[in-house]
Amino acid sequence: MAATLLTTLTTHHNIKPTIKHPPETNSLKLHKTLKELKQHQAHITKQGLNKKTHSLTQLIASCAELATPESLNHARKAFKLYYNKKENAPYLYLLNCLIRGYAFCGFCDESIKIFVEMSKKNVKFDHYTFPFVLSACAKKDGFFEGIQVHGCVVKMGFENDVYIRNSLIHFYCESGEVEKGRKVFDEMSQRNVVSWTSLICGFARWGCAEEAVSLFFEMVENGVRANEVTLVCVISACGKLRDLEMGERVWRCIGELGVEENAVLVNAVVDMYMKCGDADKAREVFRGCVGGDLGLYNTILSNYVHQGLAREVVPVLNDMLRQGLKPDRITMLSVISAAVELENYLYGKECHGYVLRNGFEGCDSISNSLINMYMKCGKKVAGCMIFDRMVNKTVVSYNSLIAGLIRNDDVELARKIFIEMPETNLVSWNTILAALVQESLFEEAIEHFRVMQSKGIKSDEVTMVSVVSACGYLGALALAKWTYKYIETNNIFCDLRLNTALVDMFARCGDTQSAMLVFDTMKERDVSAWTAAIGAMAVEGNGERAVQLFHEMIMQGVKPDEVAFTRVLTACSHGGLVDRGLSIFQSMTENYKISPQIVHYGCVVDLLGRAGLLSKALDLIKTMPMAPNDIVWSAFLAACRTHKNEKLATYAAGMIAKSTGENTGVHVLLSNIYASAGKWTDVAEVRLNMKATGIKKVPGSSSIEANGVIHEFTSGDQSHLVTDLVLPMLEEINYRLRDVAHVPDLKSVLLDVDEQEKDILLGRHSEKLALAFGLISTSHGTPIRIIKNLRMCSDCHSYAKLVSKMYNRKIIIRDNNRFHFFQHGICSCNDYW
DNA sequence: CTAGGGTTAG
Repeated sequence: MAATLLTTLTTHHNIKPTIKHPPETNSLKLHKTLKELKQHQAHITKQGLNKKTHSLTQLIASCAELATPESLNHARKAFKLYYNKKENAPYLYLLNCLIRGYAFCGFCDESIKIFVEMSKKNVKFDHYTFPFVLSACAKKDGFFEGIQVHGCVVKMGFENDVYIRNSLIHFYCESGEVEKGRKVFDEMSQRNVVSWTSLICGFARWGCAEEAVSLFFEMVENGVRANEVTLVCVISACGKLRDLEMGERVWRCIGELGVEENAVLVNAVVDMYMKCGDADKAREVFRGCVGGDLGLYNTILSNYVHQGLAREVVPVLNDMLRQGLKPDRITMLSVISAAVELENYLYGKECHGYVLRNGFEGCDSISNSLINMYMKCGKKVAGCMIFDRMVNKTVVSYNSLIAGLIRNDDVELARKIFIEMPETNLVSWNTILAALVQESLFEEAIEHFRVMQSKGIKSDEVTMVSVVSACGYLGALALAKWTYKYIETNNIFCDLRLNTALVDMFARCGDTQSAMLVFDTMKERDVSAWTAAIGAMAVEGNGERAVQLFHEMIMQGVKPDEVAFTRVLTACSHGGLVDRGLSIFQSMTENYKISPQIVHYGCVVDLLGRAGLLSKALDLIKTMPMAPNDIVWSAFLAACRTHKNEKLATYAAGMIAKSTGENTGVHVLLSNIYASAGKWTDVAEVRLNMKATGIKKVPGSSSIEANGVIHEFTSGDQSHLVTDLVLPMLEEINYRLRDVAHVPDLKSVLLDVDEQEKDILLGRHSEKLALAFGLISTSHGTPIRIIKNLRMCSDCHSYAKLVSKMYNRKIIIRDNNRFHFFQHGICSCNDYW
């Protein structure tokens, strides 16, 4: 067991590394301890300063180079004590040492502070100062400080210094302003390999790997010789692009260029192979250099974890230990993630033990991943404890905490902490946003997104998946269209998830055309994507096309899952495709070895029922391997109603009353089938269902979007808007409908067990209120779109048909089951829903 | 003096 190996880490066979490590040019020399330096200082100062200025300078410089917090502070104190006059020759030298030292050990704020302080004193910096302070700005997103430094560079006439220019490119690229980095690059009269490499690296880092690669070839064409650093950047860009061919091509340049292989370079190659899915080749390269580099093992491990191959982590870890390599904190990050992935809590705890024994608990990222690990294992208290004990809590710590709390059903606390957090970033906002969607608080989610806008927080594709989902659930087409435009104008990358979310959103808003337009442009499609498209067709009642898509999916080698089957079966049922539905249902077990769940039986009962095959439907219910629930019975009941079989209907109603006794009639028909969207939203779906099923009687509510505002009406609403505006309109409608003899559908009231339908307030059902409001608030040519939370009752259905005719309006009502497009007195569902 | 790998959270 790996866990045991971690604990009994005793054997250290030292095998000679077969590859060289890069020269440590960037690290500072640490030959003396702070104590020794202090003793030396005492010695010098005792002898008086005058003649010993040189050695004192060296001493302070050494302290700064030691680059530990204590040594730096000591150096700074001594510096302030002895070198307060800026005319002193070593003054600037020491200043540079301090700026560099603070940046080196991560106290970038301190570096920047010294720089700012000194520039206020009009210190004349030299050309060494700027690369140091710029690297500090790049390291810790000091974007605004960096811009000021840039201004200073120009003012002081250092603009043409190649080192400074290179540092500026690096700074802009690190800050995400690659275009600004490019501008600095373009305006250089002389460039060297570092200039090119910095820019290539910048492009590769920010998702423009293609540009990075083409820049590399441009560089070669310009006769600039690449070195090993350049190759590392380009090869890792190829990995990001999953471009194996290009990666190998670049790697082959090594010989040509006479570049020596070092661990970092080999690592980049291994990483590239792993990312391109060629684990064998990666291992081959990797095995050729085993023994020396921890980083190589870390690369392999992290790739396995990220590719969902956490099981591979244990053997690799064993191998690593056999080589005498000791897991460091980066190793542990992958191993902890693997424990989470494997859902192996004991292993996770073992990792925690290892972390404690090796003094890694002070490391932020390790603590953060431990919070994550405990939270994902459902150990909320343990996760909170790690957080509480952390000395340096970062944004990531807070984000891990709130995400963990949300995962463990404490959304309230998560939101409270979010408000009180000392610092937030995009991930924090996205976390809360996703939680709001998960909790079905769609309007709050949209509001949250608006706050993000007002604070100038740049959204990414993760943000938009949540926003898009919220729009879909709200069924707000205008908002949906706006959101789609927003994605386009802001150049937000549409990955598989976002595209799928868009298809689903448009489908839910009744704009199947747009849904399919998005779907058609997708380059990559997984089951969820296909399922969303099938669902778009199902919701429209276009069974033919849905089945067609389903088969197309299979032809393309994508295996249908449970959700895909529910969707396509729903489509068959809505489209009246009995035979095809039955054969697809059969293929579930026969070809795909998926045992049908109760929802699938519900679909087939519905399918048979609609076609009037009531006895077949009843047979299926009786032979189902599980006990039929009220949803199955409701489907059957609806069929009985449509086919006017009162006897069986009464029987079904009795079974519903018996089956659960709670959500009767509320959760009509296949709402949970409709609800089961692609996997990416399944959590939200489940919540939505739980809310619907957990409450005894959900009041009917309908919403309508008018002039950018979503208005919600509930059954029997008494709000001012209703009494002042909507009711008079309703009366007018009723008056006009009397001419075409609309009689309330009492028969359906008798048959259906829905409490609401028995309501005396039948005339004030929420969809009627919304419909009346729609007639008032929208102009004549525009369709009225209404979203209803429950299944539409038959009285409202015929009411809507008549209104569409009387007022010559398109009316689109989405209930929790499907869409109804009313026009000229006819509904798209052919009264069959 | 400037550029490079493996690094946690949504």
